[in-house]
Amino acid sequence: MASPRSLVDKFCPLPSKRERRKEARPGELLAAALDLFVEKGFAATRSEEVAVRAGVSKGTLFLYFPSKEELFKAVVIENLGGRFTEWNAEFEAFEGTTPEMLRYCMNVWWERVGLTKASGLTKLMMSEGGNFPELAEFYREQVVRPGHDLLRRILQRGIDRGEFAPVDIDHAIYSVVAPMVFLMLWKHSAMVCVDGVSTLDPEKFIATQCDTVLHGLCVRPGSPA
Amino acid sequence: MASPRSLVDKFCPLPSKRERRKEARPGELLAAALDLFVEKGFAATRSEEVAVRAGVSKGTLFLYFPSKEELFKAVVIENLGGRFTEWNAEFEAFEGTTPEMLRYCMNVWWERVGLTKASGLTKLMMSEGGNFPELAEFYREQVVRPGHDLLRRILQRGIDRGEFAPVDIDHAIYSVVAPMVFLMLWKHSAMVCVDGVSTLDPEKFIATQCDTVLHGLCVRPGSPA
Amino acid sequence: MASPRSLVDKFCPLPSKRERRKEARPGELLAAALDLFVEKGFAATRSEEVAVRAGVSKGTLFLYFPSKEELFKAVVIENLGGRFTEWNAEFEAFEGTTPEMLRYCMNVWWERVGLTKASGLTKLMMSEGGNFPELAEFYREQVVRPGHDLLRRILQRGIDRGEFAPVDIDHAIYSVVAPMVFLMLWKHSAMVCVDGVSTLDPEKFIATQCDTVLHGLCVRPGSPA
Amino acid sequence: MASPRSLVDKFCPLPSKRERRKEARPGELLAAALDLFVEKGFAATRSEEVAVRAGVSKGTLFLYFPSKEELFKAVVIENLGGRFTEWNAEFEAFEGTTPEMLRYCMNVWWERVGLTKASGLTKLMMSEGGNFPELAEFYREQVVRPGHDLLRRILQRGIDRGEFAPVDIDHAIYSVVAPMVFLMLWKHSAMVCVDGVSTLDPEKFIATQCDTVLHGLCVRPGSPA
DNA sequence: GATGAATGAGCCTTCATTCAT
DNA sequence: AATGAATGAAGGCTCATTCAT
Repeated sequence: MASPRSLVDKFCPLPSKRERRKEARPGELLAAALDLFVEKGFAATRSEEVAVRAGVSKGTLFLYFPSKEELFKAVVIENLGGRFTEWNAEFEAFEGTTPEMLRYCMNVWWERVGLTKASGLTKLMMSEGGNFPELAEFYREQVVRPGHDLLRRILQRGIDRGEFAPVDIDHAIYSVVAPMVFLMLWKHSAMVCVDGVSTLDPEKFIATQCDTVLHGLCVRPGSPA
Repeated sequence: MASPRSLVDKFCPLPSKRERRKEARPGELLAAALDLFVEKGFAATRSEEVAVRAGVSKGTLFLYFPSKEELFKAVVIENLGGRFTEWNAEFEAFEGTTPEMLRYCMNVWWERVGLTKASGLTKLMMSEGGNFPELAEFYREQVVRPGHDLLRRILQRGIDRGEFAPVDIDHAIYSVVAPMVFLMLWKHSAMVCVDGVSTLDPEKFIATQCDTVLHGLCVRPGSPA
Repeated sequence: MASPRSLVDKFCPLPSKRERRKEARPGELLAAALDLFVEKGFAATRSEEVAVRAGVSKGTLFLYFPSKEELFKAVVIENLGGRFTEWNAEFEAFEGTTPEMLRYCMNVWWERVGLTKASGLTKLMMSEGGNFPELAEFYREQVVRPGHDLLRRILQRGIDRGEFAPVDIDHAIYSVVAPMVFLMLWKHSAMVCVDGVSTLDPEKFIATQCDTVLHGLCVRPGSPA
Repeated sequence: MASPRSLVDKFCPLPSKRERRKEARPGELLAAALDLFVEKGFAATRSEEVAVRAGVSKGTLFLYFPSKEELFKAVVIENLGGRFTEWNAEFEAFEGTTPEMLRYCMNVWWERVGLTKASGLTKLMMSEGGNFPELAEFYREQVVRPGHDLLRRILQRGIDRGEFAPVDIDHAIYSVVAPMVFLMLWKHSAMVCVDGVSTLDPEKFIATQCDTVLHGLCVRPGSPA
């Protein structure tokens, strides 16, 4: 009688080792690229390094991504740009007050981006964007604009529901974005620390900044969130 | 007999036009280097560009600075590291209350560094420090440590005079530094702006952060500065 | 007892669709290779392109031809080298006068080679032969020598039969070959045409050159062919 | 008293060895490039080879020519394109009959181009033009068009002076160009020779073709030139 | 047999640095 | 002191060929 194993093999054939590699490859390359781009920057990362860290040869990288720039774009999409549909959906489904929503938004961003390597991409673009205009444009389109749009809708919701004062939304967006960007920069800059000691507590910082922002936005100061 | 002129020449020799240029050379090179390093980053700035912008030839640059790294160090000293003696002296001479002193310190930093190109050096080190460990170490030694030392002395003075609560000084330093670093990064990152619109008002931002910090430091909250 | 069908299968096995494809494979590859070699040259044609145009994968190409060079040799044999037995046979069977024979020979060459893509191989060898000595040697052996041999026999026949003057045959060969080579080069060189206009009429050109050659060869000038 | 030598040195300072190299460099590089392009083709010639043959390093080549394509263009200008002003001037000054002029033109072309390495450039463009459209366009503009223009003027002169029948000039141009192009191709194609023996006599070939052309052009056949 | 993922040698180009003048 | 011609190591990318499936 056939063993359970062989039944599985017959009806649910596992991909061969090679096939498994092939399907995993783009992900491995993107992961290696994220690591290295965040660690060394775009220009200073050599294509071959990315390949080697992903466990393949130079040529293989170019089998999956036609150039270093396209590789970078894919990394941006994978880690930031491609996740806005999900985030936007969460926003549409949110049912609490808008101050709660904003606080949730900032916390979630910190957890899902700020704390991860993806935050290094923002720092990278701020550093090297000027030297790679096409990448900068791509990043603005895929990350900055969707992010601002999401915040704009949140702020507009607060105003529409009478929770926020009718402030200048474009201005208010930066009040929200600024501390988050700051944290991402801070996190990726060993520079600011002497002896490796950083005494900034991100969660507390976020909470404080959130209070400040809501304090400024809410119609009845003193009762945010 | 010597003419009056020759006497002057002997004892108070005015540099000839050529000599004056010669002495100005390093300054012009440092200025050009600061411009370009801030604009494009350390790695992306080509030595020849610096020379050309300074109006000299590639060879001349290496006559004054033995390598691009040494040039960068000189730029750091010229614009940041070398000015701490002056700033420390101002601190020693300051006679007001310590909260006033701290506020003065932050405002002065913004005027003399934040607003100038020198602020780009901080952003640069945060971006590229990881790729150039020797430069990073140099910057920490010449800029970060003296800066922290100065702040430490200010905070200690406040505590010693009973103006500040006896907080953890190392921690408090970052509360002061963080907004300044943030502003420098912000200023040099076109990236964060969509459509070129940035709505952050640095002076107001500084003032607010200063209030917050003092609020946290002062023994009698509500009466800072 | 074997069914009628199986008898047929045994003695006149029709290739299955798969088998037919298998046997056609080299032909499709050779056709694709001819196209591309002629269009872009040997070095500039990528193996994968050939495979793709033939509708197979890169690996399959190397299954049939161990290298790009061998593929090229096969193309040469298929289109030029391998046809000399047939052409030689026609020569042996020809019964007219030798001037008629020569004129026929040139016309036939133009129809069967000059007008077809195969003519591009000659141009290709003239262009790239120097960079691929082994291919050049192969081409000389398989195409140039048999061609010259055929012409030599024709010229010799004319002399033997008293139709041609006893000229230096090796020299005369080139008089015949030159215009044909010229036409093949011309045809594959868009370069010589300004505004895409080429005003050379190949058939007329051949006829003229043939007249000229025969004029020089025939014992009684004025009565060629 | 100063020796004659020192006088020369004083008033006609010879360039230093380095300066002499510098001025000679572009020419040496162009010569090396012409050699190699003609010998191996454009694509198959490696930049470094050109540099080495010119006695310099890889980097130096790019000091004088920003890319391989620009180097090639410079070679074309130097050897073909840039000489049309001179050739056009000769044409303007020519005082004989137009048939004489045409014959002179073909002979001179053979001496100054056909016999030299420059003729290899024509063969090269015919071979690789399709793979390098920008170079092809450049060559057409700089060489083909001026060449045709010159011939057009000659033919027009003959027609205007009643020496040539009023033929279709564009068509006639090719009758003149064809044998010259053919010779250039022939010369650079070892391929057509078995055992290295080519029995084509270029001068005689040119003369014959010239006769043929003039025979077709002249109003009174039989009295060309 | 057929596939196509993987390899790595090779090529064009850049740029910090050197050094003869 | 000043110049700028020269160098050569390094990096992005291509493509013929191999081989596990």
